[in-house]
Amino acid sequence: MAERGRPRAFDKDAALHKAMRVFWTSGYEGASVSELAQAMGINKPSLYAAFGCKEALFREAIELYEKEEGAPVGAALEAGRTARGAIETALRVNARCYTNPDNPRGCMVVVSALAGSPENNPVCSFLADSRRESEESFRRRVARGIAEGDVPESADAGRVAAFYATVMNGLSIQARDGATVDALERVVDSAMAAWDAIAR
Amino acid sequence: MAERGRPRAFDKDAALHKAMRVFWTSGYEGASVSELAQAMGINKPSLYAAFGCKEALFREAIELYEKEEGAPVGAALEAGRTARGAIETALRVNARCYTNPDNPRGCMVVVSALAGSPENNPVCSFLADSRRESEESFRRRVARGIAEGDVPESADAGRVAAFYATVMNGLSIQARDGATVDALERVVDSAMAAWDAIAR
DNA sequence: CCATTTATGTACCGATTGGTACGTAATTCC
DNA sequence: GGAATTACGTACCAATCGGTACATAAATGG
Repeated sequence: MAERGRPRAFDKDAALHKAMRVFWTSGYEGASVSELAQAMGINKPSLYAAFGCKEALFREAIELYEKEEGAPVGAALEAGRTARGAIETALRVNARCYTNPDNPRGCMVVVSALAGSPENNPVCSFLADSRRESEESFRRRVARGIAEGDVPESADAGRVAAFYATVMNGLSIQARDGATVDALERVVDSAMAAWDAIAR
Repeated sequence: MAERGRPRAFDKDAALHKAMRVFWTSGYEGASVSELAQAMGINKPSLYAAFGCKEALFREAIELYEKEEGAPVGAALEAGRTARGAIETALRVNARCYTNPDNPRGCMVVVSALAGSPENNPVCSFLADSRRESEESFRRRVARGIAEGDVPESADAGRVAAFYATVMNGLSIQARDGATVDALERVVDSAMAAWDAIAR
């Protein structure tokens, strides 16, 4: 079962973590392959052998991000006993992630490739897909709330989801602009204070 | 009063408009000087002679953006008879700008350099300053509303501003992700429905 | 021990990056 | 009609971009 050739001399997962942070900090285009390799502690040929190309490395980094930072949000969304509580927790988890002093600021899916040169368009739309999927998961949670009776039947799940997704995305910009956790928490307070006016 | 040497053969303002659109579409790093020059209909030496360097051109482009797309928002903010109405109009003007089919999507100040390579950090923080200034103008408008009596004295102007700035920034992401004008308008509806719960 | 397989570091690839040197064309001042 | 001044297009710069050829090292299978 053991691998055949010479064993890899670096920890691929650890290297991917390093790459994730570089992309998260500098963005897809702002992170050069040389810079990435250096941060990962390997040479470029090792990077290419292990990950294929810059874009593939980025996609793996985003997958890792979604597993480590996104999954807890998804879990909170499922675990919440009401749609309102679930979405509130999701926002608060994100607010803390976006301002965690151990992390680059903001959501990696938002900050790392909002715009880019035409040839990198696939990267931008890949991230856009991911963001739309987040909004869709909000919508599903609200719809479930309607089905379970904790959200009025008359509520428009798509509209509620679009509003909270907008706030969530906005939190990334605020975080990049230096907003503190407390400031983001207050924004979440405000957003949640609107619930009854929106989900009715 | 006439100029001394050979007259410039191109319309500097028209060229700047073209550059603005390229930066708005592709971002600061995603727009190459060659691409910019081509879109502007001039050669690179003319670009450098007229604008100095890439970063200076970008700053002029942002100034132009703020004059043409930002100023109407500022005007709406001043003109509104109440803080609530003023902020609502500001958001709606932005929602239309961000989804205008004649424009690239989203706010240029948000989308064109959220992250970037370390050496372009000045560009990112220049834009962050601009965004913070927008939030500050929201805050001043709410404070004026308190002074004029259309907002309760107990309201926290900074908190109200932070919330609506977050929504406004979030609108840019939604627009980039393909949201329609109507969708953004509904988000603004939701945000404004929260007013009484927030500014109290 | 030897063939096979995979990873490693060095040294390189063509293309593109932001930016310029330079000779020439077009204008104003005197 | 010069001299001075400014803009023009061509052709170029070093540096970096994403990516790779290649010789060598380290492992497994027989």
